[in-house]
Amino acid sequence: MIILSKLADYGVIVATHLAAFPERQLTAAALADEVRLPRATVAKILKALAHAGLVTATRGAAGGYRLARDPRSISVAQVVAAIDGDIGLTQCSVHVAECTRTDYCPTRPHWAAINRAVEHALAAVSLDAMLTPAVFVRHRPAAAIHPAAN
Amino acid sequence: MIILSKLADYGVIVATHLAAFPERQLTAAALADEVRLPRATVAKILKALAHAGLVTATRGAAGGYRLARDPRSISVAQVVAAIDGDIGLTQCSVHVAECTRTDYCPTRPHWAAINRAVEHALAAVSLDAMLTPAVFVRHRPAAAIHPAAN
DNA sequence: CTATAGCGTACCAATTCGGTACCAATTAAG
DNA sequence: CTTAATTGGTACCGAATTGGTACGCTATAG
Repeated sequence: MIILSKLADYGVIVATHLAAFPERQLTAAALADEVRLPRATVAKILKALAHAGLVTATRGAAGGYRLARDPRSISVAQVVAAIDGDIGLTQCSVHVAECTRTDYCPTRPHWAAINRAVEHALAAVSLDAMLTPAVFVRHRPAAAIHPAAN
Repeated sequence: MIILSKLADYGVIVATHLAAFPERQLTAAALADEVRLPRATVAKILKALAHAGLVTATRGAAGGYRLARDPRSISVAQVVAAIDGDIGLTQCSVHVAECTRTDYCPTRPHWAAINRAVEHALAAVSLDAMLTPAVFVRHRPAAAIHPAAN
């Protein structure tokens, strides 16, 4: 199951790539080429990121995009939120009023708690951290049938 | 932004309702009426839950569904996984091979870590915990502009 | 003044998803 | 033994969301 939208996923890739060279100013097309993503899509993503204030855009000839802040101060949660809007696991956690069983549904407050946990997980990782390859997180398959292969 | 699919959300509602009276055996139609959800949809959800071994189904006349285990031993993560499949935030975290930039993408291992954090957040909450209304979680908006209101 | 490049909007296409219907399998009741 | 009730499975449809594109506008450098 995919929880994040493709666009948000791409957004993290783009932002991380930008974070790799914070000084460089790249055009949307050049950036798209470097990350091997469609140009128009990358342009859309960059606009969203600029709108959220995560990247700064310079218009006109010799324009381009650049990270607005230090990569250490931008979290994955911010990038995702910039593209997909508020993070929420269920309908009712975003639009409270639209659930007809609001009054007798005892699960809602718990969803809020889970939401915060997820958001915290995304907020805890900065773009800078996404770049460090040293932290090699062991990939653990859901069901390891043959532990001998390890 | 909604991260969970509606079906998974409904699944938690259905499972939680079942957990409220673990002894009772309910038909899919009766359960659907009680939670005010379409019957066919609830039937589909129950089938998925039964497939995952979370509920036991009794076929034939006077049949119905019932929770297979103690509500304390069933987590929200299990319910979600039963309906939506594996939990994963990005494409590459589910199907590793399909990403063409697998080799030079430094962010993948970090996604795995985030995935685990999210899964942990969902696994930490049992159906039993979803029922307890006492735990009133304070709703904290994403950006608190006026801290004075606190 | 012209070329370049971001800005905004609108639009199109397609994948996915929620929902429904149907038929087979199974079991209890009469 | 027959009938009714109920789950199991599959297939299908409609719709909503989303990924992607195109076009016209604005702004800046040379």
